[in-house]
Amino acid sequence: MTYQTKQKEMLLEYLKASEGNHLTAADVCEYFKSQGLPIGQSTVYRRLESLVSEGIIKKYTIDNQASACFEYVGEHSHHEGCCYHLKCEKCGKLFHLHCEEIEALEDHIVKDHEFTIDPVRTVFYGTCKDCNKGGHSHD
Amino acid sequence: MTYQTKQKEMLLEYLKASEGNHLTAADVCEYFKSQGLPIGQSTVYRRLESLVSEGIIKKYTIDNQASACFEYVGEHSHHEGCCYHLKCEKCGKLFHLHCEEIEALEDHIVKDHEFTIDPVRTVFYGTCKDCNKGGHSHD
DNA sequence: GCTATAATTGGGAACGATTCCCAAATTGAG
DNA sequence: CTCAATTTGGGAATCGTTCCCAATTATAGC
Repeated sequence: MTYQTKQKEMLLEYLKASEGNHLTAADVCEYFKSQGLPIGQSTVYRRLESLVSEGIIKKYTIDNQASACFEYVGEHSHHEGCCYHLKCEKCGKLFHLHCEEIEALEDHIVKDHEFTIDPVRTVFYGTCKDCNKGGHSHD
Repeated sequence: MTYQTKQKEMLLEYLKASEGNHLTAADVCEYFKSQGLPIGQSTVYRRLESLVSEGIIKKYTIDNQASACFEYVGEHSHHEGCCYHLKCEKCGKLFHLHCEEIEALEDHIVKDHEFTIDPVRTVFYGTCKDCNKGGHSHD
């Protein structure tokens, strides 16, 4: 059996309100601390993980050994085919990618390489428009 | 000025001999320890990073918060367009991917999304043929 | 409303990969 | 051979995350 707690409720509410953002576990902890309603980090990690397995949020492991990001997708999970991410290695910005071409590649890989891609986990690293222009790194 | 040391030499030799493998920093440390020729881990990390920036090895950040992998590509760097990786989330196997379709996608993303992909850093996560068949996880 | 018990919480220790610090060792130019 | 510059390596530190476990809380049944 599963019990309803303040923490679960607050966390879900916050995530929902942050729809469209990428939050790390640390972001979440800080937020509640700043509100004077701290939630233990164990709990934050635990809840985040279970929301992921319930499909209510998505977990993106954007950078190696940097913190994972969580993104609210909703309890309804309307458009399942959530998008890929492009991560600029120079400025660190994150872009969303959904287009026919990537779907075509997915199909090709399934058919010809017999490998099913998981868009949620897959991130393309590279250099974005702005950083390509300037050529300078703004880490 | 840069000094030539035993450690640099041994490391490069080992990496060269391991061409085709994916080695972690820990693998490298263990190897030298097992040979009775331990190299401090600071040195291993340091050398690995500089070989990466010299382009002699490639660094793959396969799993989030798991160790990075290094792969020898040679001092000549013959075929620059080294391939992408497919990583099976179930069995953990790593596959290489190079085909026209992925290059087509690269082109599309450069042209239409104005983002230059870095193949070395980009890993597709998903499920491989065998794991798709069985349906069971072998973590 | 009270109790018992099962689930949840949270603090801190543990962990694994990596980075940092710095004194000791090594390199190579002169 | 000497000496300055570079490199090494051990251990502490860091960062994200997981684990452990005692204290707290939620809910079903009374």
